[in-house]
Amino acid sequence: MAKLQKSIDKRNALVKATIELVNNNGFHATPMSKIAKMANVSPATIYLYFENKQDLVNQTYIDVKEAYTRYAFESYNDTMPVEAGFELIWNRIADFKLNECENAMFLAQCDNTPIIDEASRQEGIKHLQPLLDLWSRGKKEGIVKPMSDYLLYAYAINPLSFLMMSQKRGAFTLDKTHLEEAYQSAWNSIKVCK
Amino acid sequence: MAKLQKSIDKRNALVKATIELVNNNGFHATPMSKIAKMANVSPATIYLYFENKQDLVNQTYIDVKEAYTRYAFESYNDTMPVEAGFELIWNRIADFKLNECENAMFLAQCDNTPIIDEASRQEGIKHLQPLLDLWSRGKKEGIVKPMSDYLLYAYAINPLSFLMMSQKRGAFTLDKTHLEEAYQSAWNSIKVCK
DNA sequence: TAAAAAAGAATGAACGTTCATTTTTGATAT
DNA sequence: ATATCAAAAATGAACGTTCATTCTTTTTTA
Repeated sequence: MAKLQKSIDKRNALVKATIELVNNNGFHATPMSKIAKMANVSPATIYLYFENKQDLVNQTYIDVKEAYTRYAFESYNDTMPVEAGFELIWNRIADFKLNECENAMFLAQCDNTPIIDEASRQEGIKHLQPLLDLWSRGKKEGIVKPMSDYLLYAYAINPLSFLMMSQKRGAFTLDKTHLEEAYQSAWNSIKVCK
Repeated sequence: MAKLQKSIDKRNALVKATIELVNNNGFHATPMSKIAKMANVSPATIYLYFENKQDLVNQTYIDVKEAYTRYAFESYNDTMPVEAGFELIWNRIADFKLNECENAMFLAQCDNTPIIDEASRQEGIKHLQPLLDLWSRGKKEGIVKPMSDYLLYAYAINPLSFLMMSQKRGAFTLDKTHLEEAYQSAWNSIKVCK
């Protein structure tokens, strides 16, 4: 009898190539043939691992979204005080956007275009729950403004995406000072002012 | 002799169709033939108004970016006090993102993908100068934090893009209360805390 | 009436996907 | 250990379609 498993390395190489090519050329200028070439694989092989191009990009999105949230919550646990917990998560997310900016750019592109299926989008959003729980706790304790989670995310987290894109375009460079200022702005925008 | 001008209406119809189709289907699934059909024009006619597809999307981007800044600064003038001026501009931008969300969505997509030429991107950024001047004045007066303009934009303005996209996806609805909270968060994140 | 504007059909290239074939794999028999 | 073998994995070429763009002809304009 023959073996049963396809190479996980090959799958990951395809996902990685997709990220790199879509980042640099956009989805519309990323043919399967180029993805195959970059992953050192025949175009036909892609269809052993993915149903079609849409499935490939959906799965890539979910992969990256999972990597993002895994990174964000790595050393967090829900017994930490609210402010310390937020600072920890915020810094992890900032690190991710700056150090793994290939991944972060891909998410920014997917989150602002219709290239991802709605179902995959929903799937990707799930893993953010610990942050929403933290905010819920912060609201109960009167530390975090009693606002919609969308508003909290928009002001506390999303600006990092804009800064990452600006930096990637070479417009400016985020140094340590900028990052401290950014954290203060993030916290100021969601904390209850006394 | 014959007339000298091509129909500006036809050009605008093409730009409008481009925005609508790219918003709904993405650039990769927006063929010239569909754009032509939506604008009630032959595909060949597009090439009387635009060099090629790239030129069409570049010009569309610049058109929309100009509409955005024209709207933002309509009733602003640089003799206004800093805080009042900021509040005015912020509210205009919020209005634009909510009422002209076809335009705003298109910008969000362009600003996070490589579908626009770098030259057109630079062109589009120019018209934001009045806001940067206002901030510069605010910094001199000790009202606005002495931060990079990128950080100020990231926290004061960009969150509105995220909120607009979330609303467009049907995830939640921005009402008047949300908007007031959003303004407070924006102002808190860039004002000097006393 | 002559030139500009517009049109529809045509063109050639590029794309996603499939097909027919070859290569690799690892359990089994020797 | 080694040879065998059938199924899985991988491939390059091929297919049918779609696309951006151009060509030729018709219509509109002043």
